[in-house]
Amino acid sequence: MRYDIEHKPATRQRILASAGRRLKEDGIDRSGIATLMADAGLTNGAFYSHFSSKQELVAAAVAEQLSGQAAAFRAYGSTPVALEHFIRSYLTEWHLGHRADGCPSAALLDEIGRCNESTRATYTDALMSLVDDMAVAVGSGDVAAERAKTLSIYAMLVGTMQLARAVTDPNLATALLDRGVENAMNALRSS
Amino acid sequence: MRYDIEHKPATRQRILASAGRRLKEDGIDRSGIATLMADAGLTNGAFYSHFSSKQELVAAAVAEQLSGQAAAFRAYGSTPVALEHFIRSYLTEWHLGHRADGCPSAALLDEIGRCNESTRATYTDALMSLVDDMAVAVGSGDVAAERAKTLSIYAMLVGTMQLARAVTDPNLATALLDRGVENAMNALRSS
DNA sequence: TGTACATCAGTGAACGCGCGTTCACTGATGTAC
DNA sequence: TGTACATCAGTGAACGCGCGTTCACTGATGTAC
Repeated sequence: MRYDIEHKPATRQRILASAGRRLKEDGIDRSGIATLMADAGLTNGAFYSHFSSKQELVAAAVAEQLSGQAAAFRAYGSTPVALEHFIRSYLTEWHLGHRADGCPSAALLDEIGRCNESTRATYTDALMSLVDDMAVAVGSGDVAAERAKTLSIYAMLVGTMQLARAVTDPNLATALLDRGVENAMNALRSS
Repeated sequence: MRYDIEHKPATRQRILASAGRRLKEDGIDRSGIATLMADAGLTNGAFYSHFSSKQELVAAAVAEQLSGQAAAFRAYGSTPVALEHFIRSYLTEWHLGHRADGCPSAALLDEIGRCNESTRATYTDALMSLVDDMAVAVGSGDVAAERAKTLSIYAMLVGTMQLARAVTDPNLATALLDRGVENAMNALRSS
């Protein structure tokens, strides 16, 4: 069909975007290649001309999701209040109910922890990139310390969202989100 | 073979215990019935005389793991320092490296969040039982408030452990564990 | 006491299905002559 | 200008495999007579 030169990279990007959503919604193991490709309007056979394996797609899609999260964070501006905005918009009922549109770590973190070294390394890099943005925003000067702090806060947010999603009592979930904001704000202001 | 009357419940318990370990190690979707039964020294065919479906086993095994976690917590005694001990023993390198022997929530929480209502309800009940023990130990009088607080701390611990496991840089993981202890202690002492 | 039968936890083969991956093929377009 | 060929993103069938689940069968023991 002789597509123009931007066509293939654009298709790859389209697969990455829809796969990011599907993986977050259904989990890594429950998302089959055929479904992931159908989501992008393609058939299973075309997969291996874009990615060498499912693991490679997973790594790339998760990294893409994290970089989207970083972009969303940067949209709050690079000031200390940006992190407060991030925390408050993270621990919401909306986010709880929209896995596919939400944080890749909240959706997939324990599964990522079971992935191979290479996938986890890609995750780590993308995560550190997000955390760097956050550390700069907090901007007290000691960037290493701010990175450790923001990363730790990110972990709190992820755990809180996962637990709120797992629990069947909506009031419990809401209480968790509220408490989570408090705890995260305290952690942000401490030391 | 005409086993004695305690035989079948004992076998069920053995399956639950080994399945709990396997599920935490490999994840829910990567643990097949044949493997789960082989772990208990049985073959796949015997599975359905103990459980009506894989989901039912998952729910029972996860609840069993949480009740083991509650028992371990109670072993610290029912005083405010018990929770400090729990936090410190949770966020350790040992726990990071021993998924099968560790917290079921750190190992499986995002997958549990994708399970059906019934499995999640079983998880919620077992979790609330653990949290009740913790709230009593903190024992300030306002049990409802203590429950919300300890549940929220539990969420922080889970997120921190998951992130520490996912990341490929061991120093980053250690820093996360250390910071996590600080944040959890602060949350414990606050309000 | 000896024998025939009932019990039932566990076996192992089989079911249809979806998985990740491979590969021969398609067909619209660009290039060479 | 017209024709033959090369390109290559995408198709769709097929591969072996493991999944969750079903089921006819086994065989050691307890019970009935």
